[in-house]
Amino acid sequence: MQNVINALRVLEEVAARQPIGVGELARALGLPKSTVQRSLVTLHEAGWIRPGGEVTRWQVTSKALRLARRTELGLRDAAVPVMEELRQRTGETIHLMVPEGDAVVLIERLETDKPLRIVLPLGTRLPLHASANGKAVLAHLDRTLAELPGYTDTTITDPRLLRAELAAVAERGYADNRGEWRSDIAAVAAAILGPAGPVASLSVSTPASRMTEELRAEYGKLVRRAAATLGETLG
Amino acid sequence: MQNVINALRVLEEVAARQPIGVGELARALGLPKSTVQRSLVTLHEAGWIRPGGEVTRWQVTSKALRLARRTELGLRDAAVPVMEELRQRTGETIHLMVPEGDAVVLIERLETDKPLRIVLPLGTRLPLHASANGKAVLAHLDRTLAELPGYTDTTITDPRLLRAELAAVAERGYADNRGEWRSDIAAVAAAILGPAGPVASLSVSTPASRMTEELRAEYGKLVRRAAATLGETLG
DNA sequence: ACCTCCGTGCCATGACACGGCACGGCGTGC
DNA sequence: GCACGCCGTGCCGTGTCATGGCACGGAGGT
Repeated sequence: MQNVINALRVLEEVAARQPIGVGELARALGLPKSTVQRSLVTLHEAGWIRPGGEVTRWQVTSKALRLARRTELGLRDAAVPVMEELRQRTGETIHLMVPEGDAVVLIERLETDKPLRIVLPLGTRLPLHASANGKAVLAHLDRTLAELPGYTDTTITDPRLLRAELAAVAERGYADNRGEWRSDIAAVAAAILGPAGPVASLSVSTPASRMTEELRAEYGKLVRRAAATLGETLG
Repeated sequence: MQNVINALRVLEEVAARQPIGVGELARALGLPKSTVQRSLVTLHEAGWIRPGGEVTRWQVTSKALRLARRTELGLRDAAVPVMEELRQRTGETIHLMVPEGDAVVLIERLETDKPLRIVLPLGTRLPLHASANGKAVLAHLDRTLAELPGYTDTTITDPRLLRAELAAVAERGYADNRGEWRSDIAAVAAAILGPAGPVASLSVSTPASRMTEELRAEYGKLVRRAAATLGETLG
């Protein structure tokens, strides 16, 4: 179904560069203008894009947002109050992430008030083995570990060492990150467990310069309790 | 491009009922199993859905979320801090909505702590003529008013009366809603103006029972200032 | 007046979507 | 044990419709 692939590529390109017209899209995608034009008309009929600004420019509608929101099945709604309490107690940025394939995806965040802060776009994907959220999730999965790319000099790239780390995470109830993805970012995270394993995870992220060992332990306990509360709420 | 339409319908149905299999989808959509099967494989290739839970069940990925987020061009990121301050000052639920066609769409919200609260799902569409956010936006547009369906006994259904109301809104700098969409919901809202007109709006929503005339005026001033701040931030 | 780039529409060709059907696997009822 | 129903999957002949090159009219720019 090549045309579906094309249409979806067009949709993504519109989202990335809106408002945009037929010609520029065709050039960016390397497709004939006619093909792009037909895709645009079809996407419009289906309600995914709309003319915007000038008549011949296109933008995506809120259809994608509604669809994305339906997929979370109330996870976000249940999580936000817990996240707010966690931010109040820590004063730091709180992230809610869900596992997807070989990564964790940022679904929601509450930022710290402090001027120096971590800001990741929603939808950001982080590696399982080099993020606090990823390790919190991994500790509750039984997955073969291979291909562990390094990002900084503290990234754990040896599967045996990672196994040991994950055992410690499971024991402790929360995972931490010591600059393993970006050297100046530290975090602690705990998995939210459903009946069939981890469904998401919560984390407290700070600049490495603010994360002392005492804070790490304190935030660890807080995030562990918050994740447990949320797990019970979800049933 | 019937197959694109079909594939997008399949995608929406998967989002609505995930995790779900081929047969049930085909029945729900009234399409042949083969057609649905092909659409699923294609959507999977394109990275929009993934097998989930059982091997033959499907879920949507975070692709839709990333796409939806890119469409807001940082509006949400700029708005959330302003919304937080607004909630702190009012103690009530704050909504961020954007105009789309003949409706306003809920993009982001911060809820009140109070037990009695308004909860609308993200992506909710409200009518332009019967919501505070809609009227705030309409007051800055020059649109022909027709077809004004009534929702409650306070809904303004007469175009002439609505014209007068919108003039008052433009004068005052904020719009209000006196149970015009749901009789037990009240709100005040102000438009966020870009170079080419309203791009979004902010509102404070409360149960009708809490919204006195004094509060309405106070919240109106606050939301008007917050919207102006945000408009300047966005340039 | 000329040129370029825009968005749009037409059309012959042939690729491929359609959908009926069959198959193997699994759980259930008899 | 056997028959049945439903599951997901894969095959294939038919004919629909996506393809993409091309032409047209309009808007700017030079």
